Amino acid sequence: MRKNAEINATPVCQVRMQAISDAMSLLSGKWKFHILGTLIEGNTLGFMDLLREIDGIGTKMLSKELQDLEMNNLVSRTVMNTKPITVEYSITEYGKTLSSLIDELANWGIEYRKSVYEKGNN
Amino acid sequence: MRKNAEINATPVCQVRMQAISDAMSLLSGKWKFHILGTLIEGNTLGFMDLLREIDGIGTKMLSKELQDLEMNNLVSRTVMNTKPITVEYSITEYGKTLSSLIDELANWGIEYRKSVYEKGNN
DNA sequence: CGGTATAGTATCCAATAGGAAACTACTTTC
DNA sequence: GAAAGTAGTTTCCTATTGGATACTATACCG
Repeated sequence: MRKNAEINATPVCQVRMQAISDAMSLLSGKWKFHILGTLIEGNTLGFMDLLREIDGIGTKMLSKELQDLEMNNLVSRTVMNTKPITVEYSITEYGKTLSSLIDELANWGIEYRKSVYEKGNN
Repeated sequence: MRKNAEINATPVCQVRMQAISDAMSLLSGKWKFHILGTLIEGNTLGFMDLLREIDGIGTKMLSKELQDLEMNNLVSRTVMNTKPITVEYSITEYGKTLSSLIDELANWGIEYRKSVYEKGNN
């Protein structure tokens, strides 16, 4: 009979839990994966491009999320010396390390939807 | 010069975007990955076990998140015919399909933390 | 019969997330 | 000179999230 014995008290689990919290704090929110996925697909895009690509997002959220992602070195922002001024957003090398995770998330979501649909038919 | 041409307008991207939204709606929140991770590790645990394992969670959130996960068929809840009454929570077969995703998220988080630490030393 | 364990609910509150709309500021095009 | 495109910021508002605390209800243990 376990009272305060803990699975998660093992050092390896503590590290994993911490890591999940870390990752979630960078990637949580309604739009981060959409932005990252779009930038991985599109290479470099301007602010207005992203606004058009990501269905439903508004300027405030896009601006805020891009700042977050830039701060965490997942996205880079470059002001171009053009007239009218343009800004190029692109995924960083580090941001690219997320692409398999995003793929897996997307594929899991696709399978999940299929499974729900199949269940619905039974 | 692209005006409303869209990367994400392609059917394959639409499906991916939808899938990411689907997955996020099931998995978002502060505790879901922790609960799932703990149940994958621990196989079957009672409510109080989970409360002890998951550092910082309270009864309200644990209860609510378990209900969500159960509704989405990721966790199963079995009331045992014991005195005092006990409840066994475990990961479902379907829930187990998330384990590689959770692993990848945790590993990414570990690497991210390392990279921040290294940057800090430069 | 009081303490402790099981498994939660209910209530109240604070913080955060997110959306709509208006606005800034600059430039090019018609 | 007005419209439209660049890239945002600001303000106001609502909804969701999450936490603390107290409470219910049952049952065993001593």
